This record gives sequence, C-alpha cells and structure tokens, in this order.
Amino acid sequence: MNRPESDNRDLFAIADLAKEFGISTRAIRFYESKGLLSPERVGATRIFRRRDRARLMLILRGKRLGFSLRDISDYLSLYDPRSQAAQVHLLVEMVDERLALLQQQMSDLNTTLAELSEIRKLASERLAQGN
Amino acid sequence: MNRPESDNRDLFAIADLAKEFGISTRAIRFYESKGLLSPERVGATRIFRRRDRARLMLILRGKRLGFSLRDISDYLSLYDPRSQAAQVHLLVEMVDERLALLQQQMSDLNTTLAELSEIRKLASERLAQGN
DNA sequence: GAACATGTTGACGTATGCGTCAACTGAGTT
DNA sequence: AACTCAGTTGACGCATACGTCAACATGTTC
Repeated sequence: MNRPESDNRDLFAIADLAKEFGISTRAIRFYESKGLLSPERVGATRIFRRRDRARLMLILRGKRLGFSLRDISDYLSLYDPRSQAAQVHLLVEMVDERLALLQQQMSDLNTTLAELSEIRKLASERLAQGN
Repeated sequence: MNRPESDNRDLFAIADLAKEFGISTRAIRFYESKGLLSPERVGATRIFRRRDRARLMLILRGKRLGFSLRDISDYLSLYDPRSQAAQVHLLVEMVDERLALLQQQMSDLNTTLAELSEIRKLASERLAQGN
C-alpha cells in the first residue's frame, strides 16, 4: 500500500511532471498554449496541482489513443461538470470510431504477423540451405 | 466464387487503383516518389501490374497500422526474395512493438469507454432532474 | 557576488503525408 | 483545328506536434 511520492504532494513544478511522464517541458507548455492545461502561476512560474496532473494524464492517454490535441480538448471539457449532454454523445461516437479503428488495426496486425512469420520461416530455410 | 474484376486484369491505370482503394492519384505518385512503388511506364504514363497493386495493398495496410512510409518501405523489402534474414528479425521486432502499442491502446480505450459511460450516466441523471 | 540551475516567452525550424495549383503532353473526339 | 480528358512533373502550401534556439529573469549555492 505504498503510493508513489507524487500522489502525496499537491504542488508540482513543470519539470516534475515532465520527468514523471517522460515528456518535455516544452510539450507541457505547448498543451497549455492550446488550452488543455491552465496551471496557476507564482510570478511567471507555473505551479501544477493534482487536478492539473490528472488532466495531463488524460491528455497523454488521449494521445496514446491517437486523438488529436483538438479532440482531447473537447474530451477534457466533459470532465467539466457544466458540460452538455449532447457533447457527451458526440464524444462517445468519437470513441466508438476509435474502437472500430483499433479493431481493424488488430486484424491488420494479425495478418501482418502471419506474413512475417512466413517470411521468417522461408528465410531460415534458405539459411539452412546455405543459400 | 466470383472475384472482383480487378483480380482478373493485370494492367491498371493510376486512376483505377486510386478509385479501388479510395486514395488520391497524388498519394500513389507520392508513394512512388518515395520508392515504395515502381510501376512500368508507357511513355510517361504509369502502368501498374498485379504485383504493384499487391504492394499498394501492403502499403495501405501498413498505414492503417500506423507505420510511417519509411517503415513500410523497409517492410516491403522483405517481400524481395533477396532480403536478408537479419532484417526480417528487425521487422519482426518492429511489428511486435506495434502489437504492444495496440494492446496498450486497447487498454486505454477500455478505460476511456468506462469513463465515458460514467459521464454519460451522470449527464442523463442530471437531465432527468431537470437541472 | 559570480556562477549555476530552473523557469519564461517568442520566433523559427522540422518531419510526415499528402493537397493544390500551374503548366504541359499526348490521345482521341467532333 | 479546337476541345476535352487523363496523365505528368515540379513547386509551394498546410496541419500537427512539438524541438531548438535566443535572450532574459529569478532563485540558490559556493
């Protein structure tokens, strides 16, 4: 039951988050410039809270799923309690589309893997023949 | 047992393939310029054979899988009987990486779907309350 | 107090994958 | 001959998602 230190703190520097998630500080600033994040400031320095960190995690998951930052921006607005139900529906559709894409990809990947193992087999036979 | 007409022919114009696969002729020329295709020529006009068409199908599948054209180019060289076994191995690794990525994506997508249905639930409850 | 780490804001550059002209070349049609 | 259609080659443009400076401020350490 030991949590990572990051779950105990509530304040993070930009470099903390960059290191934790393996991204550049430049990327984080870029997300802010696109309105995906809005950390507090102390002077000019950004101060991130757990909320901001959670948003960043959502951003990164969206990216892993292949969504554009624009899409992710829409998606993040769903976490705003004032969000509209109609938009929820739109986003659900977007996610469903992605799901269909992923299923296609899985199918493509299976085909590809089969072909590669065939190629691998042929290659090793050729090797065994000393050709 | 009726095959599409395209499987009977051996010669295709660029527009035939573009139409068949739902891509632009510009894209096909672009692939050629990157060395992924090398159709014959009659004068300046490109003539595609079934081999070329098969390569194009591989290219498109690679794209669906998220590989870059550079990666796909390497991948296509595997279909060259003179290809090296070492490279087969590299490509198998690349595909394995993609597979891992896709599995991560599927996992991310499941999480996202769960969150969305939660949001959807909350939204509809709010609607029912007339809030 | 001089050096060093960390942070900030532009501005410009980069890679990928085409789209979009522009200008031109045959080939077949009326 | 004039047109139209399909095709060709550059050249330039564009969207996305940052990377890479430069130039500067601030805070900390030795």
